[in-house]
Amino acid sequence: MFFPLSAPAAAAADQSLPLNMAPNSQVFNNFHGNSVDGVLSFKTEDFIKKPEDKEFVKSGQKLGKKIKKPRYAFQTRSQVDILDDGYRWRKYGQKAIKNNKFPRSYYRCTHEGCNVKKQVQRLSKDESVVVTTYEGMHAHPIQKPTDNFEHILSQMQIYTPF
DNA sequence: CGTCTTTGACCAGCGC
DNA sequence: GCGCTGGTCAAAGACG
Repeated sequence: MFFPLSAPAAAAADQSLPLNMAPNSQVFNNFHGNSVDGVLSFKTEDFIKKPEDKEFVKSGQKLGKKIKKPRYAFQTRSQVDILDDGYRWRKYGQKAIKNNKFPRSYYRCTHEGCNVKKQVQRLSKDESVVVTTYEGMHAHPIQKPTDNFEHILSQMQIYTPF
């Protein structure tokens, strides 16, 4: 799973949902006031490198075989970069990325002990597309009241290949 | 006054 | 080793 679905959302996702919902459904058009046309694609990048894995590497693994962490990325079509998913994020960095005129923003979940991170970047190819990459999983409830985030989440699953 | 952004510095990995 | 690139830190400031 990509989000720590709270019980109601998970339950909703398990039920057979109407699959005839158009990508431009009202749900996405009112994603926290942000205008979102729909989820374009989804991919999991199985692993990324982590600095703290060095220890593991040195203790037994051959060089080059590094331990990595799973990452999950969505592409969404949105006017705005900030897709508020109900968690509280603290921005801790922004970098200009090569071959991309738009900067990438780095966010961390502000919940104590929660190490979930996300990156948000816009494609210079198509500036209406925003890529949100999540790293790690929340192991705590949503902190911010959202009108109906769980419903939105359950709908999102329809558009992912899982 | 607490919380979150901004922004340059810093650092690590990689290719040459 | 050096420079480029991407990821993070942290001080200062914005903002409610």
